[in-house]
Amino acid sequence: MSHMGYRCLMAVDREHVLRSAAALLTRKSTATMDEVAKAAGISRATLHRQFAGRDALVRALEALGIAECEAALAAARTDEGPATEAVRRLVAEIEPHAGLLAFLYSENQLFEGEEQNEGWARIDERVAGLFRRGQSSGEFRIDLTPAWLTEALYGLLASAAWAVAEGRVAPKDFTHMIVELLLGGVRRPEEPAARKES
Amino acid sequence: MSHMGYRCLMAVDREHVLRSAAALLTRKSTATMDEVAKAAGISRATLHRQFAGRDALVRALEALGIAECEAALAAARTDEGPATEAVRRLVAEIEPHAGLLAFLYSENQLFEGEEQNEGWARIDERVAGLFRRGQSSGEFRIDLTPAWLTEALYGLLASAAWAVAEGRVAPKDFTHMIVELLLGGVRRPEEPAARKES
DNA sequence: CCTCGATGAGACATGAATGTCTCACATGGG
DNA sequence: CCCATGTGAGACATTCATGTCTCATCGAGG
Repeated sequence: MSHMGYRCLMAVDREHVLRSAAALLTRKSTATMDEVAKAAGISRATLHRQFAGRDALVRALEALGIAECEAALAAARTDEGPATEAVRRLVAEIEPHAGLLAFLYSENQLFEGEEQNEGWARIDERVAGLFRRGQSSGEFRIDLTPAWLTEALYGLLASAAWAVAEGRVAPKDFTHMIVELLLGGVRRPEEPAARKES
Repeated sequence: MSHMGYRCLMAVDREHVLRSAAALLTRKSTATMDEVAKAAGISRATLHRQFAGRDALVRALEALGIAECEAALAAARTDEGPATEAVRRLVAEIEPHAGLLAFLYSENQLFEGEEQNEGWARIDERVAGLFRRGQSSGEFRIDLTPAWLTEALYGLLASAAWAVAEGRVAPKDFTHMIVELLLGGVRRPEEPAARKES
C-alpha cells in the first residue's frame, strides 16, 4: 500500500477525528487544539498534519454539518406529503446532529463580515422553501415569514440540544418537544372537538 | 467634591461603560478589552480601573442582564391576567434587552461547571412559573414541560435578536414573531369558525 | 496659583494558544 | 533484514489578549 494506502488511512482517521472534535466542541466550544487531539486519541502534531489549524478544523466541521443537514433534508423528503409531516421528519433526521449544529450556529456569529459558506444559504433556502410550501398549501399560517420560521427552527434546535446536554429535558423528548412547539405552539387548542392526531 | 464626588462620577460612568459594552458585545462577542474601551470612549486603563478584568466586566453585564430581566418580569406583571397576555407583555418588555440576553446566553455555556449566578435560577423559576400557571388555568397545553418552554423562549429570543441584527427580519416584528410562534405555533388553526382575537 | 485626583497614553511582563520544527520509535512492506 | 512512512513527544518562536505599571496632562477646588 505504498501508492494509495495513505489515502484510505487518512480518510478513515480524518472521519474519526472529525467526529471526536464535533463531540467535544459540542460540549466545550472553546476546547484547545490539544484537547481536541486528546479527545481523538491522537497527538497534536498528527491533528495539525490533518488540519492546517484550528480554522481549518472548524471549516471541516462546518462542511460536515452542512453535509449532514443536506443528508437530513434529503432523508426527510421535504418535498413530499404534508408540510407538517415533512417538518416532523426533518427535525427527527436532524436530531442526532443538533449538538454540532448548535456549535456551528454560535460559531457562525464570529465570522462577522467574512464570507459565509454558501452551503448554509442553500440549506436556509430549502428549509424556508418547506415553510413556504406549507403556507401555500394552507397548512401553515402566513403571518410569519419563512425566513423567521427558519431562524426559529435553528434556535429551537440549539436550545433543545443545550437543554438536553444540561440535563434539563429528557433526550427522548427532543423531537417531540421541538416539533410540537414549532407546529402547534404552547396555546391549547380551543375546540374540544375530536382530534385524530396525538 | 473631594469626599464623595468620586462616587457619583464613577456611578454614571460605570453605567455608560456597561451600556456601551453591552451594545458592542451583542454584536461582537469576542471584542477585546481595548475595543470595549474605545466603544465606551475611554482608555483601556480607565476601563480596567472600573472593572478588574474581562471576567469582572462580564459578571457586571450578567448582573445588568439579570436586573433587566427581573425588571421586565415585574413590569409585565406575569402574575396577573391571562397567562397568554402575560407572555405577550413579558416578551415586549424583554425585547429591548434581547441582544444582551443573547450574548449572556451564549456566554453562559462557557461557564461550564463553575458556579452559575443564582439570579438566572430565580428568573428561570419565575418564567417557568408563568408557563405552569398557563397550564393550570387551561390556557396552555400540558404535554410540554415548563422547563422546556422556558428554554425555548430563551432560544427564540436569541434567534430573533440575531436575525434582527443580521437584517433578516424587521425589528418592528420582533415581539409579534416570537409571541405568535410561541403561543400559536406555525400550524394554521383548523376551524374556520369566527375568531375574536387577532 | 497651587494641588489633588482622575484620566489617557503607552511601555512592559505574563500567560495561553497556536504554528513550526526536529527527533526517536515502531510498524509494515519490499 | 532494512527501509520508508506515519506517528508521538516535545522544544521553540510567535502572536495576541490581558494585567500591571509609570508618567504626563488636564480640570476642578481650595
